[in-house]
Amino acid sequence: MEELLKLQKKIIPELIETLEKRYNILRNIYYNQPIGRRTLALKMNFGERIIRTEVEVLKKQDLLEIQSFGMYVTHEGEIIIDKLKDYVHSLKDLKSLEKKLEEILSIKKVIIVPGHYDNDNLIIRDIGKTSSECIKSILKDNNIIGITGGLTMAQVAQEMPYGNTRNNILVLPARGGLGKNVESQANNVAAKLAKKLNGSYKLFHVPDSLEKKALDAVLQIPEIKEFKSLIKKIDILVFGLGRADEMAERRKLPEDAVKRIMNRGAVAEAFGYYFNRKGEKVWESSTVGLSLVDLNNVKNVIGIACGEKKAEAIMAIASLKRDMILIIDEGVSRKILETTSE
Amino acid sequence: MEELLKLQKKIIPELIETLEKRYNILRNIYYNQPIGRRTLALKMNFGERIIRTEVEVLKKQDLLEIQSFGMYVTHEGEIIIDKLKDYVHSLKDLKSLEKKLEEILSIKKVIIVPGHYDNDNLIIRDIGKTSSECIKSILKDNNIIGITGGLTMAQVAQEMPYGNTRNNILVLPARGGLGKNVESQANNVAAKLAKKLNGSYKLFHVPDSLEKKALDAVLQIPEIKEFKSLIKKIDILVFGLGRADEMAERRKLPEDAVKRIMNRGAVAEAFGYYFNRKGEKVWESSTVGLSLVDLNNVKNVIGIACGEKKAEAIMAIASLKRDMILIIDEGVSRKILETTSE
DNA sequence: CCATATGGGACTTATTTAGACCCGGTAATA
DNA sequence: TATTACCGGGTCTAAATAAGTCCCATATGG
Repeated sequence: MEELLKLQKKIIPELIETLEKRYNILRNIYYNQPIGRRTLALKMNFGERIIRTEVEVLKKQDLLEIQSFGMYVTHEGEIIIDKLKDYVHSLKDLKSLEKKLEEILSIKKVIIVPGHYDNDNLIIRDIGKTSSECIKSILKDNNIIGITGGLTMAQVAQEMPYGNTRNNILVLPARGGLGKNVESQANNVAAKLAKKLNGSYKLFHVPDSLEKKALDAVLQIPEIKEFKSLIKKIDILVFGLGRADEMAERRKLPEDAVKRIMNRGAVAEAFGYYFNRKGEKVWESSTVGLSLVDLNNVKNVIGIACGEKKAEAIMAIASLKRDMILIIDEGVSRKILETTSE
Repeated sequence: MEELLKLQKKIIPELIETLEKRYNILRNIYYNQPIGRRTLALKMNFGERIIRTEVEVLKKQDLLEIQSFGMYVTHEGEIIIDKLKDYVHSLKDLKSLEKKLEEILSIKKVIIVPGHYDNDNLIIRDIGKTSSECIKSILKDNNIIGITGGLTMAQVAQEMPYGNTRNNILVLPARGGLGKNVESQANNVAAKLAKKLNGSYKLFHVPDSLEKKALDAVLQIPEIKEFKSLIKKIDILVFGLGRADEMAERRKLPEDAVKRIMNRGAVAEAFGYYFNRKGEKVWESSTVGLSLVDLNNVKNVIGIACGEKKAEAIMAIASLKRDMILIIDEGVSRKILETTSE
């Protein structure tokens, strides 16, 4: 199959572009149906007319239908979307891109999801789906999963299919809650994921940023102690990867703390730690949860991120744990390649 | 792979057209190189400009080079041509077309060579190559091959690669010489094929149309008798398939004989016999060679034809021997489908 | 040296594609 | 009930692309 694609690319170089364009349009309709031309054009940053011509082709191919209330994907179209997803990866030769990044970042495995998150926010769904498949593939009976919060993690739980084959799965939030959106708090994500996996979960009701005294006190609570010991047994850690500046702001840290963190060259954040470009810890949230020492003992670490602006953060985190699996979108992966080759 | 092609065809319907166009241009350049734009345009029945644009693409892809003395295909281009050949068959879904024709014609096997002979005479080369591969695939040690004359058969011998793995092959002309072109006479074809197969051959010096008396006399010659007995042992018969009217004319039969043949509804000719639409013999050349009775005893019969005008003849001959292999071009195969579905 | 075929350039004309509207309908909403 | 926002479809115009046509300097082979 790979060979056929190479042949086609040679003799019809414009193929990939067209295919991707149509695929994206079809996908966008599917995820937003029913939707009209103009709204779609606006959402995809295309001209109205260009949407129109492409839609006409897709309609003629019976991949979508047009009615007075909008366009929607036919059953055949759904199948095409699903199957095409697997091929788009090959078509774009993302496998070789993955290999390159694994080398550059000195990381065990990089999984690239086709598409540019910055242009198409729907990509986060694919990232969620791919991540959930990745988790399922390494999940074993009696495993403990640790997961952080964030929109991306919420999406991972969202896309995880029901009906699991593994028994006795326990899901823990890797750290306390965060952010305004209840849905994307680590607790909720963990609960949702556990439900999907037909497993159990434990919640973790400790605010993110505590004063030292309070923290020490909290650590004495038996339940928290038990939690800490459970966290040390995590088999699979799934975490979202953030920019230091954004996370500091989102956590609503005091202004002077933010300044201090940034002055120390922080670029990346993950499970409460802030790192500089070299992946060195420059700050640590005073909270209860997974520690850097614990991290080293986790067998399966899966870092997930999307968006070009995360490039620097990804590069920093990569040096943190060499045998991690990194799941990112195509856009940021190309960005990383670009910045490192300069 | 089949699935990928289906997907692509669904979402990029224009793909096949473009691919075929470029492939054909590349092929035509290859077979005529070095060649110029205008000559090629003339040969392919395209506008000069259209050739130009396509050639520009192919050049950009390093599939061909352009120099002052003309265009020629690069090494990479050659590889592409060769590999693409296999895919074009799948791309056009000729396999299902073959199956359909096998049903319609009630024949064991139909092999369709992509392309339209009437538009592109180079197709005869592909037919030759495909046929030679077919022959090689069923050829065994000590086999006797019978082959008729004609341009197509000459091409079969031409495209047969040197260096055979089988031993002690004998090639016989299925009948006497025919036509003005020495190259394409059955004798020469047999000799050439034998050489390619590293085997031996026997020639057959009897004119095509003899009077009855002369014929009887000839049949008494020991060499001819031996020949007749050898012909009965043919393992593989390869024959070209012709229109009755054309063959009668080419054989320079007397006018009244032609009239009589045609009046009896003759539409097809093969190895000296003329058949009506139902495949019934309506005339027989008075010559020495393979008989209809002999035909029934041949294990492997390969009929080869190309060009839309052969459609009727092919349909007639098909009913002659159900377990034959038919090798035809895409053009005539679609024509047959068309006429039978009316 | 000449006849012929070559690619490249340049111009005009067709064709396709994209942009920018408007229109009548519809469905939810105020 | 009036309104508003969005829907597909129609249509005109501008832009871009593709195609047709001719010319020219040149290389090649007789």
